[in-house]
Amino acid sequence: MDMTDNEVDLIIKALANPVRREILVWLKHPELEFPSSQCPFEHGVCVGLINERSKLSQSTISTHLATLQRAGLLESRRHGQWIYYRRNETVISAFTQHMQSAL
Amino acid sequence: MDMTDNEVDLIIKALANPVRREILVWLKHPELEFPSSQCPFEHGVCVGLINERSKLSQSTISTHLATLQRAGLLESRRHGQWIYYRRNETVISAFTQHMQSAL
DNA sequence: TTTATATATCGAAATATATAGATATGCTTT
DNA sequence: AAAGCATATCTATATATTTCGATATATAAA
Repeated sequence: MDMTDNEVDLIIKALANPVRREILVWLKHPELEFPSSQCPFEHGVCVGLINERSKLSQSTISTHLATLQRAGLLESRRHGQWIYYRRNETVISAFTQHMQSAL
Repeated sequence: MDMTDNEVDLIIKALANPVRREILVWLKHPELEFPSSQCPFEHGVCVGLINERSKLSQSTISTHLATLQRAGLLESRRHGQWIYYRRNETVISAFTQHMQSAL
């Protein structure tokens, strides 16, 4: 799978922020990173949990999640009242492979 | 070779700019990218050539090169009047491998 | 249908980044 | 020593990003 310059640009800019990188890493192993939660993680992690862990405001985290999603690194699903975010592993590994060969 | 959070942060921020990414790619194959030049490329490409190709001001390019160098992605050597920049392949591939495993 | 909860969006302030022109520094040539 | 060329640094301005509080929206519960 190859990527356009614009897709690469969005992804790198999304990654150029330590909070967003941290979120991506947390979502790699939700069971370990959010042990307090009762929710199953099939569909990802809801915003509230990520927000709690971050110590930033709700609106700030929501903005960061939107940035990661626009870049394609995360995807979201509403389930009732909650919106669950999870990594898009296809895009993530397409990106790391692109960097390997194109950089 | 593993990298600290701070090193990763400097590198990703350096890459989060299309001009700097372009410079890095140009320096991958100097003979092809700077065919007009008489200079040998063992030690890299001098600032003037990169500047010409970029269509940005000399000071802007110098700043971008300094950013890439601080991140460790480029290294420089003065040779007489000129300063030659070249890729630091060790750091570049340490970074892409880090991304592969840590992201 | 009101109230509560979860998340997104808006508007503003603070901070960071990109760019350029002017000037400084370091070689080289005369 | 002076003049010229290559590059870096300084200063200012324009633009982008980060963050927050306030408000809007969507679902759920009473």
